[in-house]
Amino acid sequence: MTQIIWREIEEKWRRKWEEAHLFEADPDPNRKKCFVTFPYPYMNGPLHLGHGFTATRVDVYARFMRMRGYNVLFPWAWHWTGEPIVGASLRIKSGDKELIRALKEIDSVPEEELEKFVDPIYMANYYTQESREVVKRIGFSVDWRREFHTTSHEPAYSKFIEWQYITLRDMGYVVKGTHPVVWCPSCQSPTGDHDRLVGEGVFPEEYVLIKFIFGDAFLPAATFRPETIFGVTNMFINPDGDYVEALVNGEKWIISRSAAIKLSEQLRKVNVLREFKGRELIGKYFKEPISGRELPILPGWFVDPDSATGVVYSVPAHAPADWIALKDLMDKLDLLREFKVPPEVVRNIKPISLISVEGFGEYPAIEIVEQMGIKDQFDPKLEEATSLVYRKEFHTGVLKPICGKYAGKVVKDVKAQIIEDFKKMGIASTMYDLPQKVVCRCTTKCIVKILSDQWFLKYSDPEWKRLAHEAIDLAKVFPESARMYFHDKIDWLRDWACARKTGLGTPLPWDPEWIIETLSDSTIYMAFYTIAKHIRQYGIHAEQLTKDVFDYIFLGKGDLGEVSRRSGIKEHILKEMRDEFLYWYPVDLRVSAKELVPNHLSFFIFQHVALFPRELWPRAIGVNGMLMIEGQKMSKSKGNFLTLKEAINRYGADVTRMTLLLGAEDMDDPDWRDENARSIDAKLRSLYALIGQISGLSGEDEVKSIDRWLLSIIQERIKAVTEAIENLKTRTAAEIALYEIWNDIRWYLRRRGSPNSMILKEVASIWVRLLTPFTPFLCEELWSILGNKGFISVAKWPEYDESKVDVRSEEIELFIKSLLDDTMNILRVTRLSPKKIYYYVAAPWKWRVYMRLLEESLSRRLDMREVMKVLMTDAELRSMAKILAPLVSRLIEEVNSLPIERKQRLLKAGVIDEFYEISESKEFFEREFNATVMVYREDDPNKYDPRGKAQQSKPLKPAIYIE
RNA sequence: GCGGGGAUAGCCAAGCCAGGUCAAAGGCGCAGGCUUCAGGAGCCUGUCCCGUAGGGGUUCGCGGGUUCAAAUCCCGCUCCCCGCACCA
Repeated sequence: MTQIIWREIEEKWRRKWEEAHLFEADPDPNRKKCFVTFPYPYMNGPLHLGHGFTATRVDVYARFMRMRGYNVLFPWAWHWTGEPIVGASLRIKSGDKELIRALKEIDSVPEEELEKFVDPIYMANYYTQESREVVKRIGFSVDWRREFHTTSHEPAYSKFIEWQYITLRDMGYVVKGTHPVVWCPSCQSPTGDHDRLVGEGVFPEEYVLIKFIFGDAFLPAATFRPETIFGVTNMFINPDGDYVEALVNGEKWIISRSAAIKLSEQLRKVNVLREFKGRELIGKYFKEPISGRELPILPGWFVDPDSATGVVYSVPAHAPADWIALKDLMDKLDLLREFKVPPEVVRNIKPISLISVEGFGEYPAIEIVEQMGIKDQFDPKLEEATSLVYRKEFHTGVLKPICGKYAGKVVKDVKAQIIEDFKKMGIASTMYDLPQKVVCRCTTKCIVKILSDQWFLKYSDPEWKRLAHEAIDLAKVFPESARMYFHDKIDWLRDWACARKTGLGTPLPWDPEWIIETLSDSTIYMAFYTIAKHIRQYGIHAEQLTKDVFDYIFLGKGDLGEVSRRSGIKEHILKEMRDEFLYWYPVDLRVSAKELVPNHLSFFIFQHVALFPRELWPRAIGVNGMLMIEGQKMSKSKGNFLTLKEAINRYGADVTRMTLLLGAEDMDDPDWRDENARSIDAKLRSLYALIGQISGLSGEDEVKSIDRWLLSIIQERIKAVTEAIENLKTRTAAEIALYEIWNDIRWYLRRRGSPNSMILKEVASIWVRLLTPFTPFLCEELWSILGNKGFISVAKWPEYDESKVDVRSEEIELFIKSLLDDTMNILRVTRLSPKKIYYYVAAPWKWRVYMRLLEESLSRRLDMREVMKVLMTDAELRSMAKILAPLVSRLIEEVNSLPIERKQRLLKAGVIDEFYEISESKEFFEREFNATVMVYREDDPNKYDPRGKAQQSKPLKPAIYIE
């Protein structure tokens, strides 16, 4: 039964909205527009609660703005571009059990559908259909006439993307270049983090190769510390490693066999002349290229031929590993004999110190090895020692005189210069390699490949960055703290490889073997929404959407007649499209999760500033946290994946929306808890019952202070909810609209006994409208229960009415409430069951003092002496100076600690006739305490006051006596 | 490593930018009472410690400081989360 009610209500109103075409928005010059967007979801799976959270925030804003009279457009589309859909499809074809199980169990894909997923387009289509239904069910106020999906399977969209990229290339923002990637030699494609069995988060690092001279060949030794060349003492080669002599771009290099393969993937022409074991080199001498010193090659099994060139030079003064290796060799005479290396060659090697660094002496490497007690080459602490010395020397190390022109410089300041110089001198080169092992999902070990002929979006361009920064400065950013994040990411972005060889998408128009990559084809598509309607409505063919046409529509370029003639699209249609684009653009709000800031949202900014004039740049960006499920990050593998569909099935749309919204705002991560959803379900049911009761009320039309209080307080709520949504503080807004107002009404009903039905209905009408953006289906139902015609979705948003704000009534209510609390507190502490409760309200002169103090305290901090001086000017008060002093002293303390706003409110409320107010509320107090309540004035000579309590009374704090 | 966000009572979570109404909103949970034929419903009360008169004490990651006054401002420290590129 519980489920049925929500579903019935939701389906009913959804149908009515659709029949009325309520959310279809067309340009209307008489109304201000508001264009909100949600990043189209990727269709390799169903929508989940995370999508639901972000999109609900968009919908709340859309619904709010619509009720405020804006012409609101909230369109929707689907993202198909990229690898994963194709990848999943292939895995299904190959019978990937785990994936198939996940699709069946989590996505609830029926068996007969699953079979057809071997076609990626079928799969994308399936999820699109599914998701569209879910988007409708959750009540997003979408104009579906503008729906589309991406890729070449939506030719009109493809034409749009082609236009975008041709335009960007003409502007010089798309350029050709090279780029190192982690590469699987077997799959012949880049291996992204998600495609790896081993080595997540590992990316290519650039090594410097120092070309040591070895006869007519070079021994290119790999290092991150080229400056240490000044301290080289020898070289290490793995005697058992496979090495080659190869022509590398015409030079003879001696490197490991795998290095030869790697280099051939890094834009070098590699021709292997012969292969041999490393031991062949041991005991021979090479020449260091700067000063020509002759140095020995020694055996080192720690040298990994699979790492970089497999050639390592030794700097024992500064590299702990080198020092350890040398020390090892010194003791191993047999070994040296085997390689025919005279022991004195090793013994005579003296570390050469080239960096002075605070905290260490001549030979940091030797010191740290001793300090950390590192025993041999295989000690795991060796790595830590290496990185410690490296960091310390890099940041604070100063090069010694031995380093020639670099002497006296801090390492980190000259490193780049050294590399550049060495390259110029022809003694250094570079290569990429992976610092750790990476294995592709296909089980092949990955290498680094330099892709050539890559197309890049030139996000490194300083002028482009400057404009992007400017766009962020001009936009509203919710929350404000995300603004810095954007600036930071804009600075950090480098050129972006914007085309791929595989996956779905739109081919690069001038180089169609490349497909425009997924993040790059989704940056300005909001513009496409504005014309997607016309393309469908007028049956415009993709071929008609030429560059001229888009130039005209989006940039206002070209001659209308000419463009029309050439494209075959009628002039009035082109004009209409141009006008519609200009009407809706710019985007007024785009919202996404914070994980998209460094990529999608920044790209969105970059591309807008490149293509559109300032007045069409995005107006506001909202960023939110990532959804957690029961305190855990949502993931299919953890089994805590909740689809939006499943949530709606379980709780209904309104409960789902409200639960999501109450979860979090700003950049905090909302946490979906089943317990919360259930409690909100109960809350909304009881709201339904309460509004039903209110709608049936009649009679009682006297307007009391408590009625004015309710009307007043609801104004504050209107204001707070309105401001919160304006700033996308959706949690705050929902919290006030649901709970705070509820509490207000509860207090009102409790206080009022028999409510004023007119006023309560008025407030209910406001309340339901304030809730509409959050729980639209239920509110439509309540709206009609309250006797309204038409949709609440387009009803007028309640407006803050200052004339109804009644500070005095609010202060009176605070007074009553605190009297209630005080009395209750006494009863609790004394454990009395009261028969009679006596209140004694403060005498008029006390009030006079109080008001005077409040006034005085507006401008300064009160001080006893001054205050008394002021008060003594009052004749009546002067006569009672003795009793005055202790009261004033207490009041000063009280008043001084009041914030200025409160003081102003109290002054505005003025003297409150406490006797009257308590008498008015006598019934209420008697009901609450189940006792007789008597109220006296402090100065009433006939009062009943057996304990002499009356004199304790202070303004707003009557004395209390209970018996 | 670089960058961003955090740490508040049993839990979740406001407040901090603009210092005082803060023992600290709201929700959940828990306890007691009321209402109800019943109820994963509603209403009331309590939920840091002490208290037979509305009061007092000790709290807002840790340690200092500024101030008449600090959860809020300043300095230092510890810990946690998130992102880091060819991937949507």
